[in-house]
Amino acid sequence: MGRGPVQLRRIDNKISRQVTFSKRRAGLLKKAHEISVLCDAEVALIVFNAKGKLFEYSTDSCMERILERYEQYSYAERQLMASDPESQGNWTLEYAKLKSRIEILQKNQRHYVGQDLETLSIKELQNLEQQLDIALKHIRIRKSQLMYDSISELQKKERALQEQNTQLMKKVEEKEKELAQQGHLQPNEDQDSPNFLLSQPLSSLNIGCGTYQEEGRSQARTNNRIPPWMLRHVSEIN
Amino acid sequence: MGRGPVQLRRIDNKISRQVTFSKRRAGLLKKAHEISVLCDAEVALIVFNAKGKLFEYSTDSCMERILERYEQYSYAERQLMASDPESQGNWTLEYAKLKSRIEILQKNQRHYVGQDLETLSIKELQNLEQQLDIALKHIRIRKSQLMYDSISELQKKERALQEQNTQLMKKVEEKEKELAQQGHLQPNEDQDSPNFLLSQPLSSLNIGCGTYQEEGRSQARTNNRIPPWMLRHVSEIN
DNA sequence: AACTATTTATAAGA
DNA sequence: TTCTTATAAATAGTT
Repeated sequence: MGRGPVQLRRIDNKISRQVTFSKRRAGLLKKAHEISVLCDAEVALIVFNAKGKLFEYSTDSCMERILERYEQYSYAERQLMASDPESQGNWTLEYAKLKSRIEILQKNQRHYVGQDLETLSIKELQNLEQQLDIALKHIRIRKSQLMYDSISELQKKERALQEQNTQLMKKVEEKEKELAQQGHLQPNEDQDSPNFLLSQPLSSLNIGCGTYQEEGRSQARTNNRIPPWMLRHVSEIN
Repeated sequence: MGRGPVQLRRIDNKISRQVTFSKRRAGLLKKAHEISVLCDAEVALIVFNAKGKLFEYSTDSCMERILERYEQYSYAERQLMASDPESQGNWTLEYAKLKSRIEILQKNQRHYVGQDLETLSIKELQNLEQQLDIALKHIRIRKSQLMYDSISELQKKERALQEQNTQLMKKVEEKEKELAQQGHLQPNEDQDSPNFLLSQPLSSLNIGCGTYQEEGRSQARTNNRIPPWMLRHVSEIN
């Protein structure tokens, strides 16, 4: 690209080298960005010039995330090295690596929770949105599970109540039968004599006969209210 | 470079995108290598394609070292730490660094919760708002509404059953009373005579006395199964 | 930094 | 994927 073919060797002339660096750096970054956009790729590019100055590009400007992804990709390798604290001299290096890794993880975690927004660009925030979506998915699933449990319990209660009803019905019929056999001289009305007002305890899900007679007068009522998590939902709906 | 100018947007056609990726990836890596050699630069290039496959280039093939250098560059604290993490005197320095880091972390956390947003641009904030907003609203609200309805119905059923129970209890007590008044010569057992096996119809939510005697023998059972929407949820969980 | 003459890269097609 | 080719882009050397 230019007045002559490229010789793949270090440019001797310092000025030329520097100029070429600037030009090529721009081109490289541009190409990195292009492939990122055109091909839906995630790119992290780090360049230090000869003087040690840093230039970087990363898709959507979230370098840390990409580096973390990279680390995960080469995790097995890394793990072997980390688990092999051979020499003492490596300790500090190892420590530094671990620490940097932890830092990256923490940073990513923070992003997952939705923090660290000050330094984020629009695109970065877009990425964060995606991540938050995933996070929310999990939360949602958890919520669904809780709702499922709650409903299951309600259904259990329903079944218990139904069974109690059945038992009580049986009793009523028995009594009627007995009455019919004993004295048909006094016709008895099926309608209520308002002596008692019983409520059935349900919280313990006690089923069957024999229990309600002892507990029949207890005022313990089943909680018919909307459960607390429901309230949150209801408010969310509005 | 090619038969037409490059439009800087994601290539729609999947095949084209993939082909372009391969070509440009090669070009990008080549250029990264070239600038590295020509200009005495240190380059680290990480590329994930859309499928998540990793491609990388790094000067002298020591990616880790470059990444570490990058991290050092990014965080002054770490640079200090890495310089001499062995001596005892470093502890205080270490402490200071950690503390400043914690500060940063806390700042970031505040962002996660939605605080400290003043450094964000309008567009960034707009994006964030959209994300959090849209992500949750549609599906969650719909789901919550369905769940709410279902639970309300269950609770309605529960109340109905409870009321029925109460009524039946009343009846039982009445009958007992009547029996006690009429003939205390013949002691009657409370235990069931297994003549009847009644199930209480509930689907119509009929409450109160006077109805169950006519419908008592119906086998119509309340649907105790998990509602359909629930199943969807359960499958989602896995 | 701008300007070209050229080399390179690469999009499209096979 | 690879090769070919027409063209767009990049850039070395120059101003």
